[in-house]
Amino acid sequence: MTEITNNRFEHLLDLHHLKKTGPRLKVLAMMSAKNTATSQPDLEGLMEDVDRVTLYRILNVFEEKGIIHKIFDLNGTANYAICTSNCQEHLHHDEHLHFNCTVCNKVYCLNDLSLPAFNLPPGFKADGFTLYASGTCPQCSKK
Amino acid sequence: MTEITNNRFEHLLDLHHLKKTGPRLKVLAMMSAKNTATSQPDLEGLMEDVDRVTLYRILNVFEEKGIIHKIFDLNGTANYAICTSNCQEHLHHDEHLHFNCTVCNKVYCLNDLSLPAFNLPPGFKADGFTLYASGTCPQCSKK
DNA sequence: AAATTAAATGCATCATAGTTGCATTTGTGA
DNA sequence: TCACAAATGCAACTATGATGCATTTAATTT
Ligand SMILES: [Mn+2]
Ligand SMILES: [Mn+2]
Ligand SMILES: [Zn+2]
Ligand SMILES: [Zn+2]
Repeated sequence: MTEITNNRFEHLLDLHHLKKTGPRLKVLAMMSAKNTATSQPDLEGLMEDVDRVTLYRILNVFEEKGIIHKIFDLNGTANYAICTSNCQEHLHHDEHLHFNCTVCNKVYCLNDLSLPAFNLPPGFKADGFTLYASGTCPQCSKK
Repeated sequence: MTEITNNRFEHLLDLHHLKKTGPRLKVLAMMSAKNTATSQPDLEGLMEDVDRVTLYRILNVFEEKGIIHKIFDLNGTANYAICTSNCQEHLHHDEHLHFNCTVCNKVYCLNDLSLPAFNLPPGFKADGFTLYASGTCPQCSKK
């Protein structure tokens, strides 16, 4: 983790009027170090020194502010990923494909893959979409 | 619940080599009486006389056999719906839209709405898809 | 119809995810 | 450096889900 990256996170916390604390910066560092979403159990393991409750509160406030978004995998486990952009308080735009590998269980945010258009039956008014795919990821396909 | 409907469920259990028991028939009756998916907590409330563990085991075996499928709502709560067709042991085809109302929290299986085509990045091999939408359902829109 | 047996249920117990209240600590702005 | 709101830690609690084992029951066989 570079100095510049760390500054970016401090700036991000400033933007949302959140105090720049050790646990919060660590959560952001852990999540940004990977190219997949991080599960709550994994995160809890990585944050040994931090209280479980504190972690839950950090994840909740980050999600509310639009810093991270939450994805449930095939087992219903909560996974978190840093939002790329355009997300604000109580208004997420994570309308991209979420790929859940059935071998390694990783969740990929495929941000570049925007959703194809489709129409809803009468009466339904949608304000958010997510497309899920399950299968084998590149790493697991190779073996 | 008609005699014919009940016979249909008994036949369904026969098909999958499952014993026709009270709790199992009751689960099927409860789920088929609604036009939306049923959450595990709701189901637990409806099945007062049946042990919690028995309910979990019924839901698991029904899902394995392809009788029902599991949908996690926006809160990560498990919801279950009877499969329409084409589902078999360990191979579900619930590749339709799941609409989660943010007001009443109901989950609708919009079976008729099949997914538009799209392509995955190289290396990803998908074998299952689900499209989620959240917003306001017809009932909740009216008010 | 009675006996047999594998399958299903119930009960006790445990594990993990997530929440709430409250005391203590700490970051930040004055 | 002081004051205070914000954040953390700790204890306790709820809910979801799983596992082991004894008991019951549906379905088959005699
Ligand atoms: Mn995502
Ligand atoms: Mn469905
Ligand atoms: Zn994988
Ligand atoms: Zn609704």
